[in-house]
Amino acid sequence: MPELPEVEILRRYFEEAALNKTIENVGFFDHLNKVFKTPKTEIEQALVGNSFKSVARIGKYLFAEISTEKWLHLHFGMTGNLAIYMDEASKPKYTRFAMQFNDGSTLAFQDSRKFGVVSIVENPEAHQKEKNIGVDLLKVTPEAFTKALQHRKIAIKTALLDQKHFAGIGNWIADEMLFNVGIHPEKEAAELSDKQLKALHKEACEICTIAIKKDTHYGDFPKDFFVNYRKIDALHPEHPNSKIERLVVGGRGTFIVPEKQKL
DNA sequence: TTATATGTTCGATA
DNA sequence: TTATCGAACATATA
Repeated sequence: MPELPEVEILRRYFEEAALNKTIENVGFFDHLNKVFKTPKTEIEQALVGNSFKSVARIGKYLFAEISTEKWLHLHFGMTGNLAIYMDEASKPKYTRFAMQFNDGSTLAFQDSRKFGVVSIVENPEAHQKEKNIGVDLLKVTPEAFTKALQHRKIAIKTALLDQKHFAGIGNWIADEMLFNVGIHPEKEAAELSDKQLKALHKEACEICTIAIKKDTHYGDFPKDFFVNYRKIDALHPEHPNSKIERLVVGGRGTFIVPEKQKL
């Protein structure tokens, strides 16, 4: 679920669910403690009795400002999600972390695969610097985007998924962009023209903006959106004679329309 | 049983 | 030292 648009929707959900409510208690539900990158006692201490003042996002990373100045950091890995529940019996499946508020509601962080992260950080910028995370995709200039890619001797798709120069592109968005611009995902980034790189930047921003506007409900996306055709042998309406193929690029499942995306 | 999954990190290698 | 590659992480579903 969680690329830039999905995390932006989760950011808004977090705001609605949690802002300015007192945190009465917190719960931890991962026996191996994989998702808690800060000791549980420290997370509990940072939250209980306090409230959230704001919620920020950089790329796929979410940060909620605690009234005491520190921030709760959430990353959603491959399967992370948020959900509110009102009573213990309806606790969402795969809840790993939960915060109960003074109005009786509880916000759950779900994550079946446990690739996600729950931690306490000083502030978003410090975490961004420490983890070498680039600027948010929607804020990077076309020039900086181009500069980050034009000397990379790796597959363009792999370069797009690298979060260190600009953050937010994930697997489906990368496929979506490359399809729209008509570039093969294994094309070496450095071989692309300035024009192509600028086009990729524009596509990335447009895809994210539309996906956010549609609340990331794929079914509501424009009918030419590639994400809804990412299946072997499917046919995109604009290419009725070119069956969609699956490759593995940089270890990630990758879908292309061979007729439009050639090496 | 095998393959796949919307992400990141770390060790090996060049 | 820097860039790149590929395996690993933990779990669910088809």
